[in-house]
Amino acid sequence: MTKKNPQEIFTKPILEWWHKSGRKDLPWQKEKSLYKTWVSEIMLQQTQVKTVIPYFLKFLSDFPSISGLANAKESEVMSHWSGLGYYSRARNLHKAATIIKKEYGGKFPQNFDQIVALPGIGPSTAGAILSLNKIEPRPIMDGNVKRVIARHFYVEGDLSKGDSKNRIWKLTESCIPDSEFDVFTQAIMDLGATVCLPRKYKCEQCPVNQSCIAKRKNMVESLPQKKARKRKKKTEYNFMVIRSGEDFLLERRDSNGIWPGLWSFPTLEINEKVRPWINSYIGVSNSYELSYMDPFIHSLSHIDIKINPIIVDVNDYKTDTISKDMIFIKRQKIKSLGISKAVKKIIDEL
DNA sequence: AAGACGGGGAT
DNA sequence: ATCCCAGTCTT
Repeated sequence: MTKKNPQEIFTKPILEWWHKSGRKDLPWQKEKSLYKTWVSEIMLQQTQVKTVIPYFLKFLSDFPSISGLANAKESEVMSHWSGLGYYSRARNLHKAATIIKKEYGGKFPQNFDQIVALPGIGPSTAGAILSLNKIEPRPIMDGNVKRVIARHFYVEGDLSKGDSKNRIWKLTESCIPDSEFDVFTQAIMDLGATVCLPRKYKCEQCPVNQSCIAKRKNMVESLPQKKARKRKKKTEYNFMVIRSGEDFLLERRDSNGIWPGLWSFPTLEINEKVRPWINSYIGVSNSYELSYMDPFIHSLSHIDIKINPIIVDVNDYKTDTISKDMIFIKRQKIKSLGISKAVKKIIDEL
């Protein structure tokens, strides 16, 4: 049996399908630019389109250009990421903008090696930026593409490593057309996002269902191979909500670990005694009143955090302990900081 | 190669 | 509950 050219059996039907049924009105597709593609690709890492859209619109409205982003303060960029998650993306985005300003005169580089060297940009995102802007045919290797290729060409194994990883990249490269490679890059993602879905796949709508090996073998459901899930860890924190009227005390978190560099309530390990901590923190001579919010579970992909918010109402807080990484701030101004969903939830409920 | 890194949508 | 999302970086 001779192998048919993937361009004929796979690429062509998908291109035709896209012109009829592909997505063409996403915010970052209008007046496309390297900058818009870059920002959107970063936001879309592990994040759904629907979630990204409002963040993208606000971000582009406030940082309309690379130089504008480079000139902004990091804290201002972080506040635009509040609630979106994976906050190193924001820090890297800002850092990369300053690099582009300094090294490339504010113009986004068009060379793959230069792009992939920027912080926060890996091989998939670099390829997407070049391909979608019709600069160079490069594969994007996101969850959609992995699923479509793995099913159609029947690629088994964990696609993130070893032989399977190599195969999926080579196969995808062999499918990219010479001319409409920008359309193809968008099209194969759209196919994965709207037809070749993880579970409720719609093979009857698929332009390449005749040649799909997984479908012929009745193995669509089992591809791509899902990685074994680790058992989620659990942990528990006390969030110390130090309040004086409408003012809240916030601390900047460490640059490592969860919510790196974001503003948050002082956080105690569960084994740390609360009252001694308060006494040493606000001064043993100051009076305060304790109250408690209902604990809640903040669930992340790799850990479940039980959070106990402990409200400490103080009359007057001595602001001489305020430092660069600690602020006493009005409720209404908190949204101008980079904060996590957990902090936002607590503030909103008080 | 494995783990860390957020939060939410869909089922 | 569980899977998975336009992945990258660190260890």
